[in-house]
Amino acid sequence: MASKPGLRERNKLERRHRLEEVALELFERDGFDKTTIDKISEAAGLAPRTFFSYFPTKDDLVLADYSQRLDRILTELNTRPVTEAPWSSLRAAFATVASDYQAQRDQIRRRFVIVSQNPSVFARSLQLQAGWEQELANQIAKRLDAQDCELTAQLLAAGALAVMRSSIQYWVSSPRSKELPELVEQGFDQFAKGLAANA
Amino acid sequence: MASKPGLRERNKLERRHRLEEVALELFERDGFDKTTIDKISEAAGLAPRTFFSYFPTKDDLVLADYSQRLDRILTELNTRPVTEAPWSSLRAAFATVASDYQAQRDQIRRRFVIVSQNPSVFARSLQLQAGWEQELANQIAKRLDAQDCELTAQLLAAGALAVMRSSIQYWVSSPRSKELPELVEQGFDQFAKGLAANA
DNA sequence: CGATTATATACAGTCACTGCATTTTTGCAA
DNA sequence: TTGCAAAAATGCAGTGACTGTATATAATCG
Repeated sequence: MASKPGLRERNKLERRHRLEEVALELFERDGFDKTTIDKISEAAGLAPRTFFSYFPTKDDLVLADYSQRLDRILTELNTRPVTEAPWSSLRAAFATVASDYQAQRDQIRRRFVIVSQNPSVFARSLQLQAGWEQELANQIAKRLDAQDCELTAQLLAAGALAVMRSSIQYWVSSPRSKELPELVEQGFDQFAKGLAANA
Repeated sequence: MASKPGLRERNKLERRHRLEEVALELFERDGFDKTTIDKISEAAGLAPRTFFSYFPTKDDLVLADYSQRLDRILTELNTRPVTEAPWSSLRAAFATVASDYQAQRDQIRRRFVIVSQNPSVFARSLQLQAGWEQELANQIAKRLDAQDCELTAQLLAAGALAVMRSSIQYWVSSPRSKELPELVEQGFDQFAKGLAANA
């Protein structure tokens, strides 16, 4: 019956999701620090040792789908014509991700609360973002292909991520915020026009 | 003989510095991970438990003087007239810090190598920077005082830090880089003119 | 010098995470 | 269906960062 993806693989995915769900509930109920790996594994019906073949660290339970975002951005970036201005390409790429976030608002918010309340998880999320920045910068550098573009590419990537990060934070924590795509768009506009133009 | 600052305080400072120096040497010689707190404390002539009354974590040994930078930036920011455009104030504030860095180039580079080679230290440095961003954003928000300035302030702070971070990285890792203040100035200019203007 | 207080230290413990050896489960073929 | 090899789960024994607490030492002050 098991169609293409064998039983093995399906089991793996199912357990991974179970770990994630169970962990999030425990984190919310008892707090991140008071929830040990032992408790999580037990609640998920697995041996403690097994946890680490699913997630490298406890932090990564909260940031599980983080890496997908980068892939999405990079993919989207590659669909843009090479002739387009880099900042416009970035804007377009981030717009799609912003829509993704907006669509999963509750799920995102849930994780965001845990991330922002827990220093080590927060630090890890920044670290992941730094990795994105690097990959983004590399992609952009290819498009610029002039000399001296290395630092410029880095600045563009850092700027884009700064917009995204600030917007998300505002979006999640301000009860009556605009929708995320709009915030991101505005942010990109402000950076496009130039930060000198601010009030 | 002990002038104003009592013997107690002087001892504390001296031990703190000794821990820092000794640790950096061990990190460079044996690697960060292979250098345990026990080894560091022993090399500094202290009991292992004592280490933690000087530094909260092992990571912080490398990032000891990080927090001073923020104070410097904030102080400098406060000397700027309130009427000045926020981005100009930021540029001025960061310019002075860039000079500080340039003056301590070797020391900075030494630490930077360790930071960039060690994920947990790197993550911690980003976490500290996020704290700065928040404080910077608060300061700027006070100056903007209009409604809806919250997100704008955050964007400005994030932008400034992005310039600083990218510039430092480039400055440290590119052998024939311009001097840091010049890089930072250029970065601020690019953001001021607008990122849409890039090649 | 004695009393007070800050600081250093010793001891015992928790918990994330790792390496390794062993057992169980799954996929596949005879 | 059964037997076999690969993959995955588990158990065990560690390491090392970090914490709470109780005690010893050293600095400050009268």
